[in-house]
Parts: sequence; structure tokens; C-alpha cells
Amino acid sequence: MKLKEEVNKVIASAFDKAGIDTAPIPVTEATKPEFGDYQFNGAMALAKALKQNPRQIAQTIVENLDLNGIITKAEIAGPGFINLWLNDTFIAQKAAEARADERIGVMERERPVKVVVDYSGPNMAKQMHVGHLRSTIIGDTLANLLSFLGDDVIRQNHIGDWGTQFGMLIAYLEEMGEDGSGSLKDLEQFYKDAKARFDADEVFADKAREYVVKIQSGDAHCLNLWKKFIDISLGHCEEVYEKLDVNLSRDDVRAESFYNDTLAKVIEDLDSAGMLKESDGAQCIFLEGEEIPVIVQKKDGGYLYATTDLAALYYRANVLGAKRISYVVDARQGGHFKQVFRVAKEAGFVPEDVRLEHVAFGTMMDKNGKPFKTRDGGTVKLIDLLDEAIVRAKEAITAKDNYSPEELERLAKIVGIGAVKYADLSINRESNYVFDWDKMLSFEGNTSLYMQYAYARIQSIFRKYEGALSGEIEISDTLEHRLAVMLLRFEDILIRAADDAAPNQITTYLYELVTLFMRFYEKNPILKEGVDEKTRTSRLLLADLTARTIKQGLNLLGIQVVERL
RNA sequence: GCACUCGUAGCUCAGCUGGAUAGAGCACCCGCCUUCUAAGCGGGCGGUCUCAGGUUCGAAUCCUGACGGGUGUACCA
Repeated sequence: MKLKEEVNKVIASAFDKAGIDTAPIPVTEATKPEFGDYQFNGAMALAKALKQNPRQIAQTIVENLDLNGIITKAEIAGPGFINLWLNDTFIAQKAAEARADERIGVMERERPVKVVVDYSGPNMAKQMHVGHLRSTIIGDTLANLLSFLGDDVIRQNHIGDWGTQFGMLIAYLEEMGEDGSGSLKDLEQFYKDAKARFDADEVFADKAREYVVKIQSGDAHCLNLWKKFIDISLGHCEEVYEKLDVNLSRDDVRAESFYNDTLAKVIEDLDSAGMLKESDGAQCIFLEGEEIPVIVQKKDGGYLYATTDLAALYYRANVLGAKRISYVVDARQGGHFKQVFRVAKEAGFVPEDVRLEHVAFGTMMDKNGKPFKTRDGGTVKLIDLLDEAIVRAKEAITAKDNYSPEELERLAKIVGIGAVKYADLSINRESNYVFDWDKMLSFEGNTSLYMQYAYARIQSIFRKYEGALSGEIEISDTLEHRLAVMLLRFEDILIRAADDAAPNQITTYLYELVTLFMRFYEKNPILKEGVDEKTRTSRLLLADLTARTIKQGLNLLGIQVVERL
């Protein structure tokens, strides 16, 4: 439910009753439990406009407040804060409703938006490396989240399958004279070998250059080789996606090459819009206030990534009809997107009301604050990183229990991959973050294992409990009150996280939720002797809703839960 | 040089549209298991929010400047 909106309505109606006629000022979550559940700080802001003392204004609002329904207590504090406590009966009822709902009370948007989320974007000439991790999982989370909220999400995997390097690669593939399944196992090595061949042999190099032209002109033989190459390379990516448990399929692939035929049109349109200017033989757009031009066509006639991006923007806005287009790409490309978005709007490729955003993220660092590399300085292959996560997860969880080998394998996969994802997604995406195995696979603090553990503990309660789960929720103390309010805030959190494209708002919420639950559970026994039936039922219901909220939250992050840990 | 971005506890990080005494985890110290998973919970220690101005009833948050780190800067993506 949209809890905050409910509280805002109560305030707004008090404004009406009091005859205060101003734009609505929203409440905020209370900064401390002593200050209630929500606080209204608008009295101070209104003081000047109303020419009244803020405490007096607060007094007027409180006097006109309906204290019988949602809010049970309102207190004026300090210079004019109004602290608001939610009614236990109200939250108990809403929590029960949420629990009875498959979507735990989260509504689908009344006005869904068509959104394109562009993420992952691996290069077909190379193996996926850790640099692709963040784009892939942040993008996947954003897509999951928007989709859950009811938006019409179109996932777009803008793979790099076009460019001069492919001439060399397919020439080499042909020379190897096989279907590629052998030598293409290691793309990194294949690329190196092809490059070595290219540098050493003039005849081969000429052929490679010739093949570039041939692919572009649609030569059947070369196109076939190219398709084979892309197919195998994409297969590697899919292995990673599957291991990562990410919702990307071939249907989501809209490769660079897809836009190839429209690039000439882009140049034409830019030209007729009067935006093109030749500079050093290249076709450029000079934007007001920008030092560097956007180059859309090289002096040799070739196109650049800005050209492809413009074509993609046109396609997404006009053919797909997106109203929001999100690019989940490394922060270092900020300048590029800033310019391309401006060009797209100024040239009319994208209507004014379409929201274009660069969902930027920082670099992954090692413990010493250096970019994450292998010991010998190479890039870390993503698949290796994931395999290591699984191995380490295995070590971490065997420390306590004995599992069968199959069960251990299954758990380690969920836990290990989940830990990698959670560690990444729990950091504010715009900052660089330090990759640390130990922290990642710790059970303490804001980690996936702390969440998994809490979830498993709750499942354990239900394994032991024999009765049916029905009855009412009754809030019996402050901890239960806070837990219930936290549970009801879920939708508000998701909406904001979706709008800000900020997965860490979800993890922060989950951490707070779980911490509250742990405290509640410590203090308020459920199955122990001496707990009366009604109290037990109520607590079971709260525990159930908590577990389902944890599960839903983690699922949105692309993380599975385990029933036992 | 210019542009962008970051600077919060010893370390890793939260801190939402400005709100009350700046929050977590780790590390360190001290408590709590005959009973629902102690991989948990409680308590303690630890801060001039880089610095200096400004706006405001109120600034870690907004503005200006300085200092420090990162990144980007014309035909790669």
C-alpha cells in the first residue's frame, strides 16, 4: 500500500478544515522512533507565508486532525514539528490485507509506462568480464522492479556485434576451418591469436579488411561466418546469464548491427535539421556550451557509436514507443550520453516528453582501491568470478551444517551468486565500490546472508508449527508496531527505488526490516510455551509477511531465497 | 586547462524532496543460549560530516570558492 499517501491525505484534510490554503507539503518518515512513525515539518515552512508562529500553525493543524482512523496520536515538538503515530488497529488490518494478497499489498500502477531498459551490452569479440557485472545486474533489477510495479518493460541487450574487428575474427575463424566450438571456447585467447595473425601476416590482414567490407555489403559467405561467430559468442554470454540468474534472453538482443541500415538516414535527418557541420573531414554536431563535438561520421565515411546510439534512440522512442529509456552504463560514459541525449531531443528523434536517463554506475575496485584485476593485471572473466563465488559460498555454509553434496551444490549456487549480486546492488550505484569476498560472504551487517538467514529462520518456525495459519494480527508492543509499519512501507520504497533507479534503496530497506524482525523475534516468542493462541497467531502472521517481503525484495534483485540454511 | 564526480567513525558504507542529539556493519571491550536456527540479540568505545564563506528559523544535504582523490576530454565502444 502507499502508506505515506494515506498519511498525507490526513494532513491535507486537516489543512482543508483549518482553512489553510497552500500547496500540499508531504510528511516524511520519522527520523527516530521517539518521534513516531511519520513527521510533518511543514509548519516551519509555512510560518513566513501565513505570518504566524510555527508552533501556532502546528497547533491549528493538530486541532483539525482526524485522530480516529489512521493516526492515533499527534504531538507538537520543538519549533513546530508534528510527530504522528499510526493507529495499531489500522496497521494491523492493512498488514493482514497485505498478507492475504499475492502481491503483498503492492498495487500495479494505474498508469503504466512503457520503459526501455538497456543493459548488459557485452561485446561479441570478447569474453564478458567483471565490468559487465554491474550493468547486467543493476539493469536486471531495474527491469524486474518496473515490471513488478506494472510498467511495460522492454529489455534491450545492445550487444556489440559490428565493427572492423569482426573482419579479422571471421577471417581467422575461417582459417581455423572448423565450426568454432573448439577454438572459440576462450574468446580472449581467440582474439589474441587472431590479432597476432593479423599483425604478422600482411596477406591475412588484407583479407581481414576485405571481410569487413564484405560483411557490410552483405556477402553471403562472410555473413554466414559472422553469424556463426556471433552465435557462439552469444552462447557464452547466455552461460553467464544463466549462472547469474538474470532475465535476459535472445529475444532481448537488439544488436548494434540491427541499426546498421538506418545509420545513413540518421545522418540525412541530422543534415536536414541543419545540425551537421564538417570539421577535419568528419561530420560533427557542435552543441552550444559543449567543447567537444559529437562526431557522427568519420572522414572515411564510417559511423560511430554516437550514430548507432542515435538510431537506437529513434527506434526506441518511435517504433517501440518508450516513454522512459534507461541506459545502464558505466559512469565514464556520462559525457557521451549527455551529448547524445541532447542531440536526440534537438533533432526531434525523441519527443520532448520522453525521459532519457543514463543510469550510471561506478567502477569495481579491489581492496587496495585499484580497479579490479587478476593477479597478473588482466581483466577478470565474469564466469570465473561467479564460479569462485560458488566455491567460496560452499566453504562459508559448510562451516555450520552438514549437507548432502547435491544440497550443498544447490545452496552454494544460490547463496554465492546472491552474495555477489547483493554486495553490488547494496552500494549506491554511482560510487565506486570495493569488492571484498570476506565482507560479501559474511553473515553480519547488510549482506545477503543476513537476509537469507532471517528468511530461513522464519521458514524453520513454520516447519515446526503444525496449525493452520489464520486469525488476526494484533499489535501488542512497540516492536510489533514498528515491524508492521516497516512492512507496510514496502510499496513506497519500491516506487522510489524505481524512480531513482536505485537498487540500494531496496537493500537498505530489507536490512532495516530484517534487523527489526530479529529484535522482535528475540523479544517476542512465537512457538515457545506460555504464548497464548491469539498472540501466537498474530506473530506468526507478522513473521509470514516479513518472510514474503524479504523474498519478494530479494527476488526483485534477482536473488533466490533458500528455505534452510 | 576545461567538464563531470566523490570527500561522513581506524576500515567498508547508509543518510530520500534541507529538519530535532549524524546512523549501520567490521574491528576493539562487556553482557545474553536447559526452550522457536547464538550465522542471533543487547550494551560500550569511536565524528570539528575535508576546509572556508553564503542562503535559511534550521545545512552532511542547496550555492560559491579552496584543497584532496577518481574519471572524461574529436573521428574505439
